[in-house]
Amino acid sequence: MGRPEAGQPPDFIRKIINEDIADERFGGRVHTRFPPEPNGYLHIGHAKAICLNFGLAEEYGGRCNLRFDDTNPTKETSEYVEAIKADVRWLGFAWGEQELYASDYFEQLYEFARQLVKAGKAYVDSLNPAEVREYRGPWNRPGRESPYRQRSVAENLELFERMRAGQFPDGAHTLRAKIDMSSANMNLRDPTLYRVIHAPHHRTGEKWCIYPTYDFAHGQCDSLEGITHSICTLEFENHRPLYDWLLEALQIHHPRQIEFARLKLSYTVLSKRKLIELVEGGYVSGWDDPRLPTLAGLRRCGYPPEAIRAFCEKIGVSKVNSTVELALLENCVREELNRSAPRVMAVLRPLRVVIENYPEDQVEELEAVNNPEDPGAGSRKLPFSRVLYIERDDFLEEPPKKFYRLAPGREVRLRYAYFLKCVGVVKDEQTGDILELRCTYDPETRGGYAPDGRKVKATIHWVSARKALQAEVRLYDRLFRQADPTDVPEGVDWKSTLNPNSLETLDSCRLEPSLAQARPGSRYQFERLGYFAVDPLDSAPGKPVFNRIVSLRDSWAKLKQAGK
RNA sequence: UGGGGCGUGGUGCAAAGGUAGCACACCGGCCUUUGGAGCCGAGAAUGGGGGUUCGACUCCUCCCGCCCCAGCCA
Repeated sequence: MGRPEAGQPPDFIRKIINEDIADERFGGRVHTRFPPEPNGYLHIGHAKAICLNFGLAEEYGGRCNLRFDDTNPTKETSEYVEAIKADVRWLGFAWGEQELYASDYFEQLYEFARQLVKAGKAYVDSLNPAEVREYRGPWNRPGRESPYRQRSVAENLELFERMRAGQFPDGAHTLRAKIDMSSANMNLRDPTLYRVIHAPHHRTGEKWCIYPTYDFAHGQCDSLEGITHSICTLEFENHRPLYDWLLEALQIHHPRQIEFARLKLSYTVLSKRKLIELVEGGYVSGWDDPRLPTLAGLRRCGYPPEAIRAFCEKIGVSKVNSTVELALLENCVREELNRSAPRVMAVLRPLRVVIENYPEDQVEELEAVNNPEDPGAGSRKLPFSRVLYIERDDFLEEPPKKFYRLAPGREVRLRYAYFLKCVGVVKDEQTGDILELRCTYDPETRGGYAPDGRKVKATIHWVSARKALQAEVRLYDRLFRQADPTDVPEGVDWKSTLNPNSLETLDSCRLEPSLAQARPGSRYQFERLGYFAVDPLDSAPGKPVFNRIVSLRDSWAKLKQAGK
């Protein structure tokens, strides 16, 4: 029980559930929910919660509801609802026949509130927000009771009804639970249950002008849906006594709340506020900017959902506030794509190569393996001709000791093609820039094998100039320069840690011709470079634009770095 | 300052009185028609002090540090 197939030890949540099942606490049932507020886009931190809740339901043969927490009409829109649904679906989860909304329960919630009033456990307060704060008091001193706290049940009932009827302006009255103004837990100092908000709601329209607070709605919605395990983040631990109190006062089904630490990821930000700041401030192109940790951004960039799910499995779940290294996410992506992505040849920064001893008009087709990790992926033909493009980085006029790619007089292998030797360098007389390489090839090495057993230190990628597809490729890098973008001196804007080089657009890349047919969203490994995906928005038929998802591990780059 | 929560290698997660383990990262080696992948290996941790015990990450106690709470946000 508790992901036996994962071969992982159960985390603290699964241990609790295992105990509950053993104790028949909920008749052996497991019913979770993912309760987003439709006021923003989902990010990879939400993915952790989604994978947890839906994953639990799958493992234990239970169910997981998708319920939108839409209790604040001033912030929520159906546009966000649709975006969230798309993200959850993309991750690979289904929530059954219908999606649920807290607003579905407004009438029931109102009735619950009336019950509390009748029981003398809630009252209509008429203090303004500043006064409420004043009466609530500080942590280390008890608060004071509102002068309206002793209103009669009849008066409370009438006032509450009139609040609903729209007879009061915003903020004039609230409904508060009557608990304990001297509690050490601030959440029990008569928390607000209802407030007046004259604003249209994305689903209920003009029907209501009073709305339940999250604290009043959330627990009761879970109860109404028969949720057994209400999994939420650490900051709600302080609220649990309030939720317990409400459920107890109402005498209704009492789910078990379990709190876990939300995800933090290095080199990025996951707070809704900061994400909005980046989007609205124009620091990125939108919610789906491939540099953003939003699910929309990751999807657009080309991240496979399987990799995100694997990541969520690997990070585990606990109550410790912690930051996961971006490298782990990248590792999950590489692991998934190494298995599944077809390999292709692409030259990002082309350097022209002329093979002097290769016949002018000859074109050959050479066999290339599609994925060495997957024999079933088959192979394809690559056109080869006299003029080629290779990567500029693969040639150095004066190679340092550990560099074993192409250099004057040196021989390397062109992947799946021939051995190639550099016999000359053509430069711009003015600038000294290298314009092209003059080379010779060995016809005996077709396919890349030397019959004489001669060895070569490097194999490099290439694209036939004549048949190449020219394309734009976007190189994305981490959005911030430091692991914790918010770690800035007092008074310094955290956005000053943005990485100015997080996007590099290359527009004269040369790709093997088969890529003209690449479908939007499809993922490839550009051999020796990294994993890339066809941008779903900016690509046109026959004219793909590629986004770099993640680079390949690059031990040469590491060496170079270390040498400096 | 009151309440709640949390401290295990660089990072994340295990070990519920019995040899502190796994993954990522890092370092070294092997292999290689991707300087990829794969394989092998090394280094590296229980916040601190007392106590209980044959034995403590685990139990007790004191201390230290970090996070959350004074919205009519969620």
